[in-house]
Amino acid sequence: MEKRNPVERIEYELTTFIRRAVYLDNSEKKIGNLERSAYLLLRQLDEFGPARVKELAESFKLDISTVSRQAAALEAKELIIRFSDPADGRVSLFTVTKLGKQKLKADKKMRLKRFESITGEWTADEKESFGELLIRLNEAFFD
Amino acid sequence: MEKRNPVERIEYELTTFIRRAVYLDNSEKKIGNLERSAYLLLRQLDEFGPARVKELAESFKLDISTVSRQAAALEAKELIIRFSDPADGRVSLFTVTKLGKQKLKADKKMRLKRFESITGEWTADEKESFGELLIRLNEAFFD
DNA sequence: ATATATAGTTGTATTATACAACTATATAAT
DNA sequence: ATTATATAGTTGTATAATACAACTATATAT
Repeated sequence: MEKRNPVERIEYELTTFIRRAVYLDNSEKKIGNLERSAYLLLRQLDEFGPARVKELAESFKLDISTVSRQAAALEAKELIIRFSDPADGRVSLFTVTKLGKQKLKADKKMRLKRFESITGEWTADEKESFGELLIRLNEAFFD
Repeated sequence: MEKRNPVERIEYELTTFIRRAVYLDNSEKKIGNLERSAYLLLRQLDEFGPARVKELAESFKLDISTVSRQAAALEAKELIIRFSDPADGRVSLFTVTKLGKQKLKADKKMRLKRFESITGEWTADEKESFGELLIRLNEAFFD
């Protein structure tokens, strides 16, 4: 796949990556045991603390109804718990349970292992730089 | 988002990227006018030449029935045409039409423009290196 | 006190997908 | 050669993730 210029290469490789990553997520070969949506939701709550459905929906760019169902599913599995906002009776807040933290940790470990192995041959500089550029990419890609 | 090490950062940023890229693809804000699946299919045929349904399915890691429908849809829009393999009557081969090439070109142009703007501030070295690392990532990520 | 706005849930429709059943053709086995 | 098996593709069906719409409960503004 001879790409004429770096940007073309980046576009090509990123779209390919997305196509395949989505496949992997839906397949048996997916990393870890949590659904991608569950992983992201747990991670978000774990890193940023308790949040309401609306907040989560905004940060994932999903409809509030979709996140409401995702959260209900995680709640049923006792990976998160719901509590109400004393200041606003409409709001449902969620936080990660002990069990949720365990599952998240285990899952993250598997994912990191995968990434460690993928980048095993990379130099420290390459890893560093790739991570930094990804951050910039994410910032620039999404207003 | 202080990530303790580069690999963790890479994992975090890539999962975030996928989540958002999938959203963008499904939204009005998507780049270009073609569905992501249509873009990938046209691009594949354009770059690698005529292919049968099975080949395409394998390369996208999708079920043959899924690709059969995608191809039928593009055929109906006259972006690709079907022809038969003289050596095997079961096979449907597809190739991109003039119209398909036009659409693909236009779409690619828009996508590249987007990527040009995103990476506008990057140095040539950064673009180069990022592209290279993405290639390696893709190779390593998917057996 | 009443009207309007917001947070969340649940119902419904759409879409992308995989798997299963089937048809047509090709290849292998006897 | 005939028959059995394998393969390519299509079409039917089920499932899952999603958005949007209708609704309920609560909050805020008039």
